[in-house]
Order: sequence, then structure tokens, then C-alpha cells
Amino acid sequence: MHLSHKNGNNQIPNAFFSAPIFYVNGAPHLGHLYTSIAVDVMARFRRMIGGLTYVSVGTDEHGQKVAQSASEAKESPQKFVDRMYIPFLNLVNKCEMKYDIFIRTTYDEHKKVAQHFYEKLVKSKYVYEGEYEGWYSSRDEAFYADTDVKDGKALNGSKVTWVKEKCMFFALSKFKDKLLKYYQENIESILPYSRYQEVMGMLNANLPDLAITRTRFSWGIPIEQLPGHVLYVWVDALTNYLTVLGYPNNEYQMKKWWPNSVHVIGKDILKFHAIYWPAMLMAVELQPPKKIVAHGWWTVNGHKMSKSEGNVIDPFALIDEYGVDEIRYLLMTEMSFGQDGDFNEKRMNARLNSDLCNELGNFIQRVMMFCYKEYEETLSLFENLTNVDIELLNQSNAFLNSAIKGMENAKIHIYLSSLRSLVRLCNVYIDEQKPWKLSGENRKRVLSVLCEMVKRVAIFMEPIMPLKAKSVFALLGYMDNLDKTSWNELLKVNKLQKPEPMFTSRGK
RNA sequence: CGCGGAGAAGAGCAGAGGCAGCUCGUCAGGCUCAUAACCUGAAGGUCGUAGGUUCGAUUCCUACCUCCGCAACCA
Repeated sequence: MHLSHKNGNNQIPNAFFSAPIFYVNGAPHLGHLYTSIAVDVMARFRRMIGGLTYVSVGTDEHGQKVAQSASEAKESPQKFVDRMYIPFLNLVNKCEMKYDIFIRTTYDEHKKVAQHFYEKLVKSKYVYEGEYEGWYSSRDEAFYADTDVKDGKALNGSKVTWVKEKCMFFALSKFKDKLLKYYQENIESILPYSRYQEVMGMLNANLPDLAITRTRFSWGIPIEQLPGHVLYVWVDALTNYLTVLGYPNNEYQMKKWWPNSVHVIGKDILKFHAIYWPAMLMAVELQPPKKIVAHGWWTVNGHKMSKSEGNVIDPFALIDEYGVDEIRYLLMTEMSFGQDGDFNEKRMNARLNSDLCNELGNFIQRVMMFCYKEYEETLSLFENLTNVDIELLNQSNAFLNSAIKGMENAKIHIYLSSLRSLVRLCNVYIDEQKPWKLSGENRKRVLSVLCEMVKRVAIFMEPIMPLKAKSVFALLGYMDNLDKTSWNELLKVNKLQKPEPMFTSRGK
């Protein structure tokens, strides 16, 4: 019975998890919070089963829109982004995301990497100079085909104007077959499967070449050989995934992490990550990302979250209101990973009360309080156990196996519902064993099983609710020292303080 | 023209080619260690419509119907 993959011959499942870099042209909202937490949960889970991780997050700070906002604020773009990125940094810290690096695309190191990447693209011969004449949307910073434009608007409604400009093109069209072949051979590289199908659909449709330099604005990464041009924002933004690993100089990091890269993104930026990015990587002879995990969007009470409707959710207020761990749990539970989810306060409260207070919190409380009153300390697992005891303990293995399977496919919601089932089994066990009616060694035996289960449940909680898990570890006498990958070691006996309820109910 | 998502017990939502599941809510019991928390049982659905593939579909295919999103913010 081992949690650890270290002990077997299994490969250590290392992974590089990237969060998207957030565009600083506005304030953080619920979506940024959700994404950050999702990345963190996956990474923490990976560490729990004995893998090494590297986690990146950051901000995307170039582009015409930022330049516009800056001039509206009567600031230089640099001053503007120096101010605007801070809330994003605060957010990832506040939600307990554990990251190895926070990258800003305005950092010199990143600019150098992006420029280097561009030069490699040029050397690859997949870049050519062209004169673009066509419909351009400054909002999207993209060109549109004739057939996609109607009454001066693109299909998505953005205003377009007829422009003529010289720029460099990336021969994306030449990668159609390569990409198709790659994805046919790597079906699990895009999750969930519905997104995979979407990408295959896009690949089978029209795949025009991509204009990768711009001259219509200057707030971007300049290109040495092309005065007046800046890099297309997506070339700039996507290369952040290489910058954070120290590309191109840090070969050690690249070798260690790049083959195991997992990009977690929102569904809106799927095309850039699943088509543009792998094609560019292929051009410079780097591997495409190992996995692209695209999640859905939040609606609020059934409506799209939008400023004009005034229902944009402030993530900071949300965390203050519910608590970090609570909101982490609620967001992960309420959204079936990959699909859109609805944020509904009433349901959030109901779930908080039933899942966290009544089932999980109460389970821990009733066990710890019992121990405190009876023995004033925790109990180490007995050697002579009944079949029922062993049956319960074995359930945690069953849980773990299904959790590993589920998390491979980024099904965080499945992980949580399994955890709930496990807690329920613990509650059933208490009710059936009735330790309050037992005496002497039997009572002690049952409580020793329960202490062990509290420990295991706390370990499983950790990826989702790191702070609460830590406080349970502390109750059990582990402080920070519980090695989650060798969870089978016996629980230490620990002098108990009177336990306090872990979760507070809301909105009754 | 279109693209994407969804239609399943009162509500919200997993699921999977083979006796229809979960949570909340409702009703009835049990328990008292615990945050009036916990446990057990019951009621409640012809899994959008019509075809097709199949020994068998709610799960696959086709058509259709209805709803939501596709200006900005933006995961």
C-alpha cells in the first residue's frame, strides 16, 4: 500500500505546468482565479504522488490595446503595465498558488528570448516577407479573409479596416499535415476530448499563413532587422513558456521540463496553443507541448460575466468572503472540468455547508474531539485490526487509484467527488462502529483507525485546500513535516489541543 | 451559410453500448462521538423529438426542435 511512485520502478511523473499569462489590460476576475487554482491543484496533486513539478505564471503586457489604455490613462505603456500587473501578482499569491516563476513579457530576458525565437523562425525558412493587403481588426490584432468580413465587420463583430502593410509571414499552411499527423498520433495531447475534436476541425478547415510582425503600433517587442516592426502578440506571448525555462541557454532546464509540458488554458485561446504554437515549435525543431488542457468559462447566475451587466466577480472579494481554501474547493467542484460552469451563490453556499462543514469538517471534528476528550492525544494505528477496519483503510487506496486516473485527464471534479465519497465512508464507519459504546482497547482501536483516516483524508485534501490540510497536519503533530509520498508510515502520537471546527457554514 | 455548448427525478449536475447515478431538497426512521452535524430507507426520470446501426442505446450515426454564447472586459 504505497502512495509513492518513488518506491516502484515507475517513472517519476514530473511535469511542467504553465498557467496562461494574463493580459494586463484590465483587472483580474473570477476566470483568472479559477485558472490559477486549477494549475495549482494539478501541480500539487502531481507532487503528492511523488512527481517533481515546475510551475509558471505571469502577465502578457504588450499590444495595441495596452498602448491605448495607457494613453487614455495618460501614462507611458511601461508605467501603465508596471501598475497593472500588480493585482495579478497579488491574486496568484493570495489564492495560494505555488509557482516557481512569475514572468512578465516586458522583462528584458523575455524580450531577448522572443527575439531569439523569431530569428530562429526566420532561419527555419518558414518565414517570408509579404505585403499584406486586406481586412485588419485592430482589436483582435488579426487579419481576416474576405469571406469572413461583412459590412465592415468580421464574423465575430469586430470592426475591420482595409489596410496594406508590409510584414513577415509564418508559413502556417505548410504545417497542416504535420499537425494533423501529430495529433492523430497523440490523441491525449489535447484535453478534454471535445477540444481535441475542435482542433482537428480547425486543422481540416482553412489554415492561412500567419502575419507575425506588426507596424501599426509600437508597444511590442522590436525586431532588430526590421525597424518599425514589432512581434505579433501571440509570438511574443507564447514564447513565455520557453523563457520561464531559461531557453535557449539553460539546456538542463529545457531537457528536464520541456518534454513534460502541460499548458493549462481557457477555451478561448485554444487555437493559439494547439495550432500556432506547435507549428512554430516544429519550425524551430522543438517538441510541441505534451499536453494542452483547456477549461471552460464561468457564467454568473446563468448569464455571461460582463462589465456591462455589472456581474463581474472580483476574485479578491470572493476570497475574503469565503476563505481561500473554501473558494478553491467550491470553484473546482462547481465546474465540471472542461465545460462551462455557473457561479451561483446559493449553490456555492449549499455546497460549502453540506460538503465542507457537515461532511468533511464534521468528520474531522468528531474524531479529533473524541480523541481529545478520551485520550488527550492522537492514536497510532493498531496492529490487530478487524476486517471492517482494514476494509475502510483500503478504501483510501481505491480512492487514490481512481484519483490518479481522473487527474491524468484533468478531471478535478471527479477527484473531489471521490474524496467526498471517501469521507462519507468514514462517517458510516463511525456510525456503525459506535466507538462511544465500545470500551477499552476496542474503542481505542476504532479511534486509531479513524485518526489514520483523518491523516489520509488530510493528505488528499492538500492539493485542493492546502491551508486546511496543513492545519489538520498540525493537529496530528506533523506541522510541515508530513511526507505525503510515504503516507503509510504510522501516525505519530501527538498531544492534542481542543480542536476547533474547520469550516463555518454560510447563508442559512 | 456559420462556429461552439446544452437539453436526464422539484433544482443543480456526473456518467457510460447491457438492469438509469450523484448532490441538494422532500417524506419516514435511527443515532448522540460531532459544527441541529452524522447514518438508514422511501417517493420522484419513458436520459429533447423522429429515424437508423446493434442481440441490446440514454450512451454511436442521421435529421430535426428548443435554449445559451460568439461587441467590449477576457481564463
